Amino acid sequence: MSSAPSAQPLSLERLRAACSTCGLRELCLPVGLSDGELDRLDDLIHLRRTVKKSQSIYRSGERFDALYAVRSGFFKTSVLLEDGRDQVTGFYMGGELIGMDGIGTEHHTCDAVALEDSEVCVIPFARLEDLSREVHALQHHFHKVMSREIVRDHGVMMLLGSMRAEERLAAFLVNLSQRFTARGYSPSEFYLRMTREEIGSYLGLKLETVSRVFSRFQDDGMVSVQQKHIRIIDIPRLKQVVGHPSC
Amino acid sequence: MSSAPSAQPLSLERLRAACSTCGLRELCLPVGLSDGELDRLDDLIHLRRTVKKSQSIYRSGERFDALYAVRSGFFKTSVLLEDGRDQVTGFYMGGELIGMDGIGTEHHTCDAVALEDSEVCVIPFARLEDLSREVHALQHHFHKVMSREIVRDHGVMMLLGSMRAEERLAAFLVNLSQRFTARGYSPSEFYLRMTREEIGSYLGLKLETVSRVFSRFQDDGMVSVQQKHIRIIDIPRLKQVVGHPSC
DNA sequence: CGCCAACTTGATGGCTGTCAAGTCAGGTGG
DNA sequence: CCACCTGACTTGACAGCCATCAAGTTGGCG
Repeated sequence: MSSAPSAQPLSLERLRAACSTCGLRELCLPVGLSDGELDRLDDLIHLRRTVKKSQSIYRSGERFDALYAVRSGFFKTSVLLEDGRDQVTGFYMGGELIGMDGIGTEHHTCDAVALEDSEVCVIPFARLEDLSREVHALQHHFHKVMSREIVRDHGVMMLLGSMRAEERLAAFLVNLSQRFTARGYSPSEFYLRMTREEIGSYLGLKLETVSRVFSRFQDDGMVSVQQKHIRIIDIPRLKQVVGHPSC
Repeated sequence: MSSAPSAQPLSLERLRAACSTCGLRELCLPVGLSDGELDRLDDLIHLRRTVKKSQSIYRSGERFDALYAVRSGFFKTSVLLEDGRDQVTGFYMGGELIGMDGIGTEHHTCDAVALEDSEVCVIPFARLEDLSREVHALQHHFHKVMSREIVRDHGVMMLLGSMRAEERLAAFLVNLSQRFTARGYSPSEFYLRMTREEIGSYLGLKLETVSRVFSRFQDDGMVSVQQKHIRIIDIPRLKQVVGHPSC
């Protein structure tokens, strides 16, 4: 099951995945590495995998042995409760790392699903640990990435635990805007890759509520919403909404 | 501010903090280390710090340079929003690690406050990274600890995002029970170290709601509640509540 | 013994969930 | 090319869970 000889299973492609030539390297794992160190990371990450829309990289319960860096596309991760309810725990775009949930138990604890046709770089975890014992900068940066994931989760907990619907959606949009900006896209105009239901699941709201709040934001002239096409008209005001209980 | 010469500031005591003789070592950082490796960890963790009730180990914004292992006592971590609202992001007991939020930015992003008189072992992070480049088992276990923190946060997100008040409190009690059990205490009888307000903040509920749900559980004969003294009478039923939307 | 924080309990209201109907956009097949 | 179909979204009406406000109770501590 793990050591396929030559025939490749679906959606697994032997593409050279060189970090050294990747446009996302300043956002991804190679941050802070010298050229020589980068070459060593290239030796490790030599596999790319394409994931079609609605396919998964991994499912909850599967054995963990690699992390995945988003090279292109968009992903969600979600956990399932036995009664069918599920909770989206994160959205991931280019340069972000998926799969760290699996390290602790050596099995994945959530599903990672592509929201559009995407590509990920496969990072065999055992080899990453090997290399990061030799390359200090890699070790340190990897720790930072994991730590930031924890801090990000705390932000979501704050959002879920003590914000109202409008604040949640405003915080969500501001966050997306910042992440698109860091990737060279427009801070104010983008397409949502996820459905209202997925946004709602992430924010602890029902899809109808998400839709209603979008409409309210539009009526207030803060954003323009046309299905999945979002244009943020007044970012400062949106940021202001986040810190203000109601009015 | 960081390099106090000989005079010790309050609540900082030069106590030998040997992992090798610590009763919590099977739950804490030394898991999986050989005797020789344990000695090397002892060299690193040679400082213990007492923290009185309601004092903090660190506050949000302070520079990060160490992790803290709970040796005795009980802690909460919480993040603050500018408007004063705060969110408890976690409770920590013996053998658990606090402070990983600070690695990413080299500054702490939350407050870590003692809920009773407590003691922590100070783990200088730079030296932990040094040692874990040499001791594979330490490196791997540390990664597992961080990963589990992420998984734990996902659990809380699930709880906050898609559970009702009764389910949240039931999940909270079951979780506490399991952690007490792992430490050799009774699974069914314990004292809560936190107030109703802190429980509520963690669970995304108001303190009145927490109190009401406790009363309901008591009326149903599932737990016996006397202020902070909790006795769980029917653990299976409590677990059942977690997966069931209402009835 | 008295004070105060923490907790409990009741009454009321509002935010968001639920149910339902309708609209929109994109894709398929005739 | 256009009708049709389906999934995603929007909007309305109503209800329920939990927040809010308020008053009392308990227990610990000086």
